[in-house]
Amino acid sequence: MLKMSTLFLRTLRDDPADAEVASHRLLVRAGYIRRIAAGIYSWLPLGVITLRNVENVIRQEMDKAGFQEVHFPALLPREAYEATNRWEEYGPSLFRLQDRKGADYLLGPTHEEMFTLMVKGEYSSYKDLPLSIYQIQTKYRDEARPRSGIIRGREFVMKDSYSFDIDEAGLEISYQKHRHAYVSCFNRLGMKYNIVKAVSGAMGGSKSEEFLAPCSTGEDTYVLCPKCGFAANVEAMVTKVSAGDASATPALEVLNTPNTPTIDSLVDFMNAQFGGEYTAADTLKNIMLMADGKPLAVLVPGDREVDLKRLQENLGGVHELRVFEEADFAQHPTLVKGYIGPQDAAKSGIKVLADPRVAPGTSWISGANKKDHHARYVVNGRDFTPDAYVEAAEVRAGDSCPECNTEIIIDRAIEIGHIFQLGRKYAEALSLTVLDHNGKSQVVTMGSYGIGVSRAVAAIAEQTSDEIGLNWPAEIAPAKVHIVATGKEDLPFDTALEIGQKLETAGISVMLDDRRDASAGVKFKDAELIGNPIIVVVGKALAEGKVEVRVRKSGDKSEVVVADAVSIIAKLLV
RNA sequence: CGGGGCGUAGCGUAGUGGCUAGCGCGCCUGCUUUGGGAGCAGGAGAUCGGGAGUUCGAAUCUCCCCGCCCCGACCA
Repeated sequence: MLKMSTLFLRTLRDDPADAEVASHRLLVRAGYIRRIAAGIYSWLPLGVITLRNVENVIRQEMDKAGFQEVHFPALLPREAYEATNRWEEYGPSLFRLQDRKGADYLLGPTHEEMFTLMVKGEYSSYKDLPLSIYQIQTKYRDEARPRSGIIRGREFVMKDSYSFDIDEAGLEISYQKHRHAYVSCFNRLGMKYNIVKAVSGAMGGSKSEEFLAPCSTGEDTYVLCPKCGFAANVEAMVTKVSAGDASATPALEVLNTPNTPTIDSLVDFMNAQFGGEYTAADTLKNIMLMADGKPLAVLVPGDREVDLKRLQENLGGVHELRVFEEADFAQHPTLVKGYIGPQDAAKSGIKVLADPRVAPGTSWISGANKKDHHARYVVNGRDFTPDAYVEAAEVRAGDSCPECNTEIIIDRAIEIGHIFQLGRKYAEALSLTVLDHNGKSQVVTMGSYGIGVSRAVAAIAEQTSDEIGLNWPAEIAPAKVHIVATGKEDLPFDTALEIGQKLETAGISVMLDDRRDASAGVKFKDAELIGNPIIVVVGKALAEGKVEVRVRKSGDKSEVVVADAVSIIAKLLV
């Protein structure tokens, strides 16, 4: 039983000045965490209990799925990360250090290498597979910008699992098992979440989904179809556009359009000239980019920006992507800034990619590759042909769902889990092979699966807290019942203790506010701030042999006779 | 890394060249109080983020450094 009279806890009456998001503010105020440095927090007793509760839910679900827990050090030697090139690739986000002999070490940002080597060290036959192992470990990433308290820290707790299979079919099964285990975890944790299609990005591999907890303070943006439930990371959003019919479109016409280097100025000019109803959406934006030092033209409708992050993810394998700078234009004198069109791309030898919205058969106003000139009736497939199509334009609310055509909405969320079909990248780099049934050596195929454990604490706080404090689901609250004893007589305190003991005997965890010197108001405020699901007040009603039972979430209150308290509380918690 | 803001006691803050750095919460002592962050009285607690400078005099002005928060870039 947690007794407030001795609990190592000091709640704060004021919001901390350096916290903005609810989870950060309340976890500090309620005495769960304290900041040590940017993105680095210590956990006080209430915080530790809550974190452990989340860990245990995850651990139980992992074990139930047949995954086995192992544990690695956070402090790791450089070699393994050298083999996969991540010592370099991870860049400044990797915490590196040296031992007394000058040997390089790192604080593990994620453990693919170590798990791969662990399996390599023990197993060498296909008969040993499939295998899934996991750990709950402190990870270190020197984030460029830690933020929102515990949501993005530089030190954080993560549950990471890895699956090992002989072939793709096995990987798919392991992946689905993890997916199911994750669903069970997050359901038990009482979280709202969406499973969202993602692009695998830097991790390599093919299939990948994210578990996103919707929340206004989240840093991830995703699209959601309100009708069919389709959900995707904006990077993974697919644009479905049918081909246009250009058979009746007049021949390409070059126009003198003085001083129209921007889309706005061009639209104004066209409308003034032709009295038409031209909009930015009728123009073709030809954006010049540098992809790892090579020029690249990307076509998007004039009313949309290029989403560089989305484009880069969909290009795959491009490390540095940026827009053309003056120096780049100087290198390519045939490109007339503000008046570029795809019509002459073949001559310049620059690769032209088009967003799917620039569909075959569609007609556009585009640059004429000549200062102060544009062209209209520029038809894709007739007047130019893109080398390839790639998702490049920004995604907007109201765009069409690729599954059912309904207008999608855009929402923010915290990423709480991510599951990947990694494939053979790490197994290959570290030579993790097993013999197949023919005695032939096969590279193992892997999956990697993460849950941000400490982040989940924050995400749950974000989703459940209200104006007056935290408000935990029963499974992870520091205690299921918070008993407040009021008054100055011994009776309420003795009764409160008795009820607490009976609850604990019944397997229900209890926090007891047995402080003699604190006023009732202080105790109520603290109980609400701390956020245990049931609050029992032992005080005034005792005159009639009753105690008050409050449900933190709903605010419902009822008075029950002391003898029935335990059974009634037990029912409320089911 | 770019932009913005901030740094005064455990927490929240006032103080823009001049007396002993002020207030609230919290903490300690005593008395009163005890169902919605109690009252009175007394008390402890601050190298004003650090350093250098300007000045008779610096929390306050100047320069350098450090740290923190927010937006963006980045981010398994």
